[in-house]
Amino acid sequence: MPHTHSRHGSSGDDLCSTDEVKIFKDEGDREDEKISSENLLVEEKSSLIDLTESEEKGQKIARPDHSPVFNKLDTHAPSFNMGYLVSPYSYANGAPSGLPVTMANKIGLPPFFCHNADPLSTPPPAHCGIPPYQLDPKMGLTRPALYPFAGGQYPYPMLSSDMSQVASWHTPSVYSASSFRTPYPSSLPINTTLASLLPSVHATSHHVINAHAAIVGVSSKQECGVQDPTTNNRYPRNLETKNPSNTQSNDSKDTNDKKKPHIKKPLNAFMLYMKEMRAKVVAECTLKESAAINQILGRRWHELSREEQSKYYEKARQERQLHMELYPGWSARDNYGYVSKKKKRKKDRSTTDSGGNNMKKCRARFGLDQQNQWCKPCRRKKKCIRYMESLNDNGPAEDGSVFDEHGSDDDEDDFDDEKLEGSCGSADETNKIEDDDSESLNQSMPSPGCLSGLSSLQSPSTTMSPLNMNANSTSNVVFPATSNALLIVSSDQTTAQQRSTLVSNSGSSSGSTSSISTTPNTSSTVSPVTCTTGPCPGSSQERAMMLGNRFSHLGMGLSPLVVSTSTSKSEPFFKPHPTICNNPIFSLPSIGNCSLNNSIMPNTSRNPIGANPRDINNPLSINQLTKRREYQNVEMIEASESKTIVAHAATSIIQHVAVHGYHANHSLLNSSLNQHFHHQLNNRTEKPNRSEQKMLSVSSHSVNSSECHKESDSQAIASSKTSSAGSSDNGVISVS
DNA sequence: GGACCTTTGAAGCAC
DNA sequence: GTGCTTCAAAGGTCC
Repeated sequence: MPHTHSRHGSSGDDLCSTDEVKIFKDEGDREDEKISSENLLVEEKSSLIDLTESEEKGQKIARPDHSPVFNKLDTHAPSFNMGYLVSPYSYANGAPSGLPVTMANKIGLPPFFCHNADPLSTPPPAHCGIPPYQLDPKMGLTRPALYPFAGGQYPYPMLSSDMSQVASWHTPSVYSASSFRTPYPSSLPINTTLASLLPSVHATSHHVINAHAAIVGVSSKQECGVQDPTTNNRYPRNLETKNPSNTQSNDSKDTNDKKKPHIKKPLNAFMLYMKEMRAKVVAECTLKESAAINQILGRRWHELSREEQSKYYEKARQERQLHMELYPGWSARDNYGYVSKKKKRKKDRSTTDSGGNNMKKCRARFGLDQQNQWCKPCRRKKKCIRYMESLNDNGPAEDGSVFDEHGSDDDEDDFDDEKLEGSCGSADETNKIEDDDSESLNQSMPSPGCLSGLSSLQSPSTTMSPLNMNANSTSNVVFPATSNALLIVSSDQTTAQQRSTLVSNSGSSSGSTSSISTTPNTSSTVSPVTCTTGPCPGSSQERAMMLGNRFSHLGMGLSPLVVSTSTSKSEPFFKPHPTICNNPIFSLPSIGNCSLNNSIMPNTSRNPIGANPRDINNPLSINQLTKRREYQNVEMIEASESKTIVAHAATSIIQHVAVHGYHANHSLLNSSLNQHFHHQLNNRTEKPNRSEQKMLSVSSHSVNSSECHKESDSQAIASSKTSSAGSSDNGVISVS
């Protein structure tokens, strides 16, 4: 309605937008405009034929073709509207053999039901009386009753051709027509006509009006509890009784006054996708926790091709269109504050926000010396604040420029949170793990009351993070800013062959790291769904991750597992250095082929799988964990920066250059550093200067695997020190 | 019992 | 125009 039309003006821009979402949406908007105009015409004409329709429908209703759907599916029907309205039953035999695959797609069946020649892709004929959506193993049977508006309350509009299609696929999926049977008094021309037009897939003897799931009682959840298993309607009986014969206007108004139906928002593309895919993911991952599943789905969503997504955008567009048609006066604003939880949420969030602000305010107001006057959240995060303060002083800007520099654009908006997250287990804690960890544990365990965002941060997970972060930062030498850093670890600790592979991968392009991580900055890429590319390679990975490999995301372990599954099934892409495997510091359960002794992971046992969404070990926290990991790596690099290591790194590079010569376009020195390195290395080859070595801290860190080598792997250090070209390889590769 | 978690997208609102 | 907020689904978890 208004908003929709108002959006039309921006369609042009949307088309130019790089956001494919908008593109899809825009296309839909234009069609919506067309549909709207068509509907107006149809509505006018419908009034002229209502009586005839109502009479005819009584005779024809038994016909199973439910034309609008199938008519619409019949290739082209430009004049469909009128022709349909006059003669809604276009099928000659009136008995479509079954729902086309496209229909199956549209009715919300999971992909494995819809694609290709799967027998299930062809739902039973409508006359069987089995709603196609029942095919859905999970959602189908539980699918709520759709848009159960009372008979005259939200009459189906005269559907245009497009809308007919919408209704056709919508009916089974969202606008269930299973149980709401309205007599449609002749006094309601539109309704009667609509009733005949409605794709009563169930081919009951009565007209079936689609009850839109968007309408919920005052309490949707309560209504949901009344779901009728026989009809798949979430709001079956009560509304059904509401629909009786004289449904009309007077009742609707009274009903609205007495009990305002809650008209839910139409599902967007992603929601539709989730509805379809949830069951599949649940089956694959044996997960039931929606939050975790949603994470997977969210990543899969991004992995979908443009075309695949466009399907859902189109569906969503149609959803909105139909919703708009059904509830012309409805606005998303109407649902604001629905369930009264708005107030609480708002309160919580205001608390959260105030807490977040207070963290700054407290620090600003009371200063670090008077933390006892800080509010609770601030006290909890005092280290974070402290660290961030020092961090800001040291370089990594609050704006996340460090990450941006490496192309981390997706999570820029999260960086603020990440800062806090990462800082919770950050560098300064490295040197006082026990103290801080325990403290953090004590403080963060009672996450309730915490900000939603911070709650997870402060969840037990965070308490673990120091240790894990130690492992991360020290072991993987992952430079956080870029996924290439993942290669650093590998390059440093793999065989020459593997190293070459890594080099080639890293040298190919920045995107080459996608083999390990689809996107550089989003930890999510590393996470389970990363390997979903392909038939469903990720399922096992996801499952594995969900079932206990979560630690792999906490640091070095993240890429190895993913890589091993995604790139090479036979041989892991990443082989951790024995030092890492044997070093208790690296307290990850498994790294590639390296099976770490779980005994050195004191915290792993305390995290039942998927038990608590707030638990860091829970896959729900993958993003945050990985983000934190990345950030923590930065912190660790900053914090553990040692001149000795730096010097060694610089020496390694210099030696490499000295031995192999320096090439301006050396693949190991990418463009961003070329110029700088060129200048620096020229100077260093002549006279290495340690004072400048800090500039190479990044690579040096990689070379030395940070504190791991420094503190517990003297052998590695020795080898790297003694090695000339070899060590330089390590270092230089890490640079790339 | 209800809020939270988690995801993306749409819509509304404030500035 | 931009940024923030709310809500949509889902079900386990927590208070």
